[in-house]
Amino acid sequence: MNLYEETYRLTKQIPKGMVSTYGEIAKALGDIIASRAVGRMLNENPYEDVPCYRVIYSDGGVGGYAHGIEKKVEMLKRDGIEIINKKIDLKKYLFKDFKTSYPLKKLREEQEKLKEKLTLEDNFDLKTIAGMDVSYGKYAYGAYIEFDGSRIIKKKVVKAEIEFPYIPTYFAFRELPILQKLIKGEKPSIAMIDGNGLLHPRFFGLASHFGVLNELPTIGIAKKLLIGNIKQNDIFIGNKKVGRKINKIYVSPGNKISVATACKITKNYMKYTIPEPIRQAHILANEERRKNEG
DNA sequence: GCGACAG
DNA sequence: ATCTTGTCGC
Repeated sequence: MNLYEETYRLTKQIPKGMVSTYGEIAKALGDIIASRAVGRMLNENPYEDVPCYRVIYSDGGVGGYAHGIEKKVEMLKRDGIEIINKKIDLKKYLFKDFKTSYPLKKLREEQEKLKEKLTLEDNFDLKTIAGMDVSYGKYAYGAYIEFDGSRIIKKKVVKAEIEFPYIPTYFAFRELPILQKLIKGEKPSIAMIDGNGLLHPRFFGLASHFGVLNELPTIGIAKKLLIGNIKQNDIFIGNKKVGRKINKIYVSPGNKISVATACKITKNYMKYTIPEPIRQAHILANEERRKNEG
């Protein structure tokens, strides 16, 4: 699923003499939450026949343009769009009748389906623990570090094309292709992943998704709270306990592990603010990106 | 108007 | 995570 291409395909549907908004394209992708990502994807658009200048803010403001706002205004006027007090009348010019298959809706359904295979039962021997992370530049650089106790026994990096932007709650679809490359041929007892597990609006964040796909115990580690309420460091979504805040990080079970065990293991690796397997993977992924891209 | 939005 | 084309709800 290349969401960049989907977005460009949708944008090309906006006819001359009409405009659309970042939010309307996001809705055509399947979720308004992607509106900011739509802006980013259009900013990176490489195709000359994609009319990015026809996409404006939801309040009628013209918005930005990679080639300069003046250029955007000029091209809109050439299309016959009136701009009064720097605003465009969306009642008059809005196009939102996109032909679309709502790709993000399909991805949500994939999360809901796979979620049936998730378990929070502890059922593993703790021998080795892996940390995994991805760093982004022109390409994505993934890093895998495996610990036996406090000793590093394996390091590995991969490089891949970026095919999906960061969209809150769809993070897995950006990062999974790289993590899948990394885990190939590896068998850690458990993997620590940068991102959430159960701590997710559909109770199926990256750590859970990755865990279920590989039938592996996983722990999700996030540096910011995506959703939920904190009471005495326990994290709740509604009245479901989905994780726990430990110092400055948010820990949630991915797969094949309980909240309590996920916390216990995480605490054992808290040398700095981020648990050591994640921290080491993060460093290695960044090093690899800098080495390749300067 | 300002903050929130896993990375 | 980088680098800066959003939207909504408080």
